[in-house]
Amino acid sequence: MKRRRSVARAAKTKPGKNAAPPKCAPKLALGQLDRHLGYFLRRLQIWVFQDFIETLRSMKVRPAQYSVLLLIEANPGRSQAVIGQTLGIERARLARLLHEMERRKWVARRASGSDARSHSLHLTADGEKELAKIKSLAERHEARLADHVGPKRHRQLMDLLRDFG
Amino acid sequence: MKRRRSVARAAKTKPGKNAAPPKCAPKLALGQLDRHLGYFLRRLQIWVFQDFIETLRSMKVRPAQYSVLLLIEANPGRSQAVIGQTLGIERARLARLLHEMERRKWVARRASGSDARSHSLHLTADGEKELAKIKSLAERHEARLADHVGPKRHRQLMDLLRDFG
DNA sequence: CGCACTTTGTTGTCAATGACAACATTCTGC
DNA sequence: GCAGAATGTTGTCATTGACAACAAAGTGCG
Repeated sequence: MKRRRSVARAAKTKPGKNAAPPKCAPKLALGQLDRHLGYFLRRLQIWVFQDFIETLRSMKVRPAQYSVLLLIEANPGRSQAVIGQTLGIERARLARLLHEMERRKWVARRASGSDARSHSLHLTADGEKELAKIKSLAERHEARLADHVGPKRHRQLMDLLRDFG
Repeated sequence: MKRRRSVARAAKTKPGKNAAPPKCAPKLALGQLDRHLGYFLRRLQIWVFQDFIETLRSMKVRPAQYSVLLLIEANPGRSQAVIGQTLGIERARLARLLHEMERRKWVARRASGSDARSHSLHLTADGEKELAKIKSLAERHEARLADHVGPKRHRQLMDLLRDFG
């Protein structure tokens, strides 16, 4: 199916308001897909991330940043290497994440006394203040997640996955 | 911490063999992180995808492609729109995925009788043959996953997530 | 019928992310 | 002291998600 390419790109698509109601989900067979844990894991994980990002949009915080902030809060003074290993974030990526958080004055990198190569990571006073707001929003997200999957299932999943990790 | 930039980039980093054994995991406190289902969900999901990709590396099949192949197999003749909606894959991305699978002669797009806009998706004979191999590898992956999380937990997670979806 | 609007598939583009390489600096083990 | 490892930094590339704009075709309504 070849279609012509046009050069002019000017006409805006303005949404009208006499649209038909959206069609229901067509309910296809999943086939072998429903024997794969990874498939369901990923579906739920996508929902979780999207809700998290939406909930924390006002703070402009993404899941990776949030996890780094929490880990610095719980383990002040540690190095980038240790934080990255714990979260599974690669060195290069963490360096850039911290660069951004330092620019926002949420995180301070101090020289480590014991190792001149590494940085000792701390939250600034600003960072702690912002993190309090962020955690409050994150709790709201978690509540919505519990509501989405059902409180009982939420508890069960949490127990299963936490024990495993 | 400013560091000089150099221009010459020639010296290779050759790994030696008198390295110290890798340090053990430093076991940091997770703080609030361990109250978030999304965190554990994501950790496991990353493991799953990496193992899947590694297991199917020889076939050069990634999770998204695999899910599309399975869905076409289970629902031959459906349109791209329906497949994409079911899997949560955006139209544009699915078009490019299918372009690749068509190039590999695994998938055929036929004209739909009822709607000249849409394509009717089918596996080719080649596609079915390859998919058989792919499914066999995918089962091996799933077995490894069950071993990783524990067979009992694997069953429980599967039940919880499948019922929910 | 004509018209407005939607739907489907396509391509272009951008941002976020993961992965990896190369580097300066510093540490460690011998 | 030295080779090699570790740490943090920057550069680059591939994949992915998201969105916009488009042509072609369907839908509903006057």
